[in-house]
Amino acid sequence: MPRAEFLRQQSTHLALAELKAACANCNLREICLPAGLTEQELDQIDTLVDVRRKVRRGEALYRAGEVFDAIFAVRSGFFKSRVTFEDGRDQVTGFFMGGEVIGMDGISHGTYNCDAVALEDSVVCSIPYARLEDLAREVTGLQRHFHKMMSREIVRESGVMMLLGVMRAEERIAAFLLNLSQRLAARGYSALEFNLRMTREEIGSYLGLKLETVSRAFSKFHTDGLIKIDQKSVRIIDVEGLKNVYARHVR
Amino acid sequence: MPRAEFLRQQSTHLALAELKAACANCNLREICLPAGLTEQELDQIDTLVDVRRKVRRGEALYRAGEVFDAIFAVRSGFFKSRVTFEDGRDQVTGFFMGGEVIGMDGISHGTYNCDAVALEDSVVCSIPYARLEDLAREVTGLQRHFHKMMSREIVRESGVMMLLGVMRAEERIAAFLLNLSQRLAARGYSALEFNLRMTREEIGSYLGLKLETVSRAFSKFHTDGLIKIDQKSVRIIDVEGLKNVYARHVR
DNA sequence: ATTGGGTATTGACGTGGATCAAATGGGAGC
DNA sequence: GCTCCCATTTGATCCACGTCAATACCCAAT
Repeated sequence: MPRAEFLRQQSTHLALAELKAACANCNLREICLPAGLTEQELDQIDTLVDVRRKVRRGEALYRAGEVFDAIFAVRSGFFKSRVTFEDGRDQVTGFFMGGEVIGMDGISHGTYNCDAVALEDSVVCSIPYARLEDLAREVTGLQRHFHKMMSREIVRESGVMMLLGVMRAEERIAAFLLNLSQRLAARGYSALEFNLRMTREEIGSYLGLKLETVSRAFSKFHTDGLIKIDQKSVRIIDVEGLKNVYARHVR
Repeated sequence: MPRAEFLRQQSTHLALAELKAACANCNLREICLPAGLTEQELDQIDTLVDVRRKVRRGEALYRAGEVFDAIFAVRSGFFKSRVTFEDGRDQVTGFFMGGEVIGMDGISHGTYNCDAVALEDSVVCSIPYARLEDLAREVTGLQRHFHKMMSREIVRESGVMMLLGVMRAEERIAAFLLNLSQRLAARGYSALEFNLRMTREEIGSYLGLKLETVSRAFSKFHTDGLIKIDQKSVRIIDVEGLKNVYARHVR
């Protein structure tokens, strides 16, 4: 049995009792799927979240080709999404942290389009799509916010296309660090000091670069006094300097 | 007055009378927003399309930053979407033809995230988002299909990220040609002979390449007997050969 | 404490595609 | 039909990043 498959079977489903009105009591509700719902609407969606599921580091929450039936909100932990090309080459298409929703790529064909892999031990809230569809018809705020989340994913991906299409290596990496920083800050973590959950290779795959290029850029930023970096630990010293790496681009 | 603004004001709105049950009579209904709706549902959505709007070649249907209030289905013609970076660099994020829906990027922030520019004289169906929201609550098939369209856009963009992140220049261009071919075929046009609506520069921008590289790849494919290309006119000679440009990638 | 395998850093070198440049072609506007 | 401007092609050269390689590092398992 492949290790990932073994791990999957070990995943424990948390007790349903814990989940009553899961969203109403969740500290991520302001940035997660129920964002913007009224108190009353929050009560209406207390059957939205089916179950929480643990996903261990390295395990796939879902894989490309599996039948789609739910989207997932990251409760804690960290994920990457990844698409694999026919010849085996693959590309990381995103990194996801608490409050972010993944799996919406599965709606179009009824099967997931990518793999979602946990980069650390994680917990997700499973949201059956059929139930979401039903509730969205009754709870206007939920419908609106779900549409926003899908749209936000479209916008996010356009941003990545921009990274990949027009930015140079150091610009991509500066943008990547600033984006991580800003998302961590929105969750109450330090914007200036954090640990990378992913390897240089995964960062490179996401940014269309090789791991050596990522490593060299980190070293350069370190030398230039923009950041301090030691393995996975990052400290941003000069936010403006980092922004200038790409904003000041002249050609 | 800027030229684009002038052109926009010249756009004529087609008579409302023509639009009664616009979708039910539209030859694109099988691939457009109402795809999969029952006859009865088709009748229910006859107020969905607000108005058709002509957009002349070079004119913007909408621009990044404008207030979002509608999505658009391409009725005829051809569009590109484009995002512009703060320093003026821009990237083409997609090309859109009849039956495809654009503008969904606007839902997340309430303003459009990109420009949509007509590459030839075009006509779009304007679908007010507020009305779509309301109808989606009543017409299950519409809700489902709208979600699919958003999801399809997410999947499409992951595909482009793959192009940009891992494929080499000639692979990107082969994939681009095959994708165009397949979409034209789905609309009843010839899969093997068509005219490009966009310039080499626009293709390059979409694929993260320079126009010279695009031109050279076309010339190479021509020399290799995979296509015949003369200016905008393309004829695919060897579909399998074109697929092999990327499927046979070994490293 | 030791070992081993995955991860990261750094240097040397190669190359795919960018850049620069020049010539040709074609279509929109007069 | 003429003109001008923009699109395209093609060649020559450059360089950012990939590739290859060697070493160092970290942590998990023993």
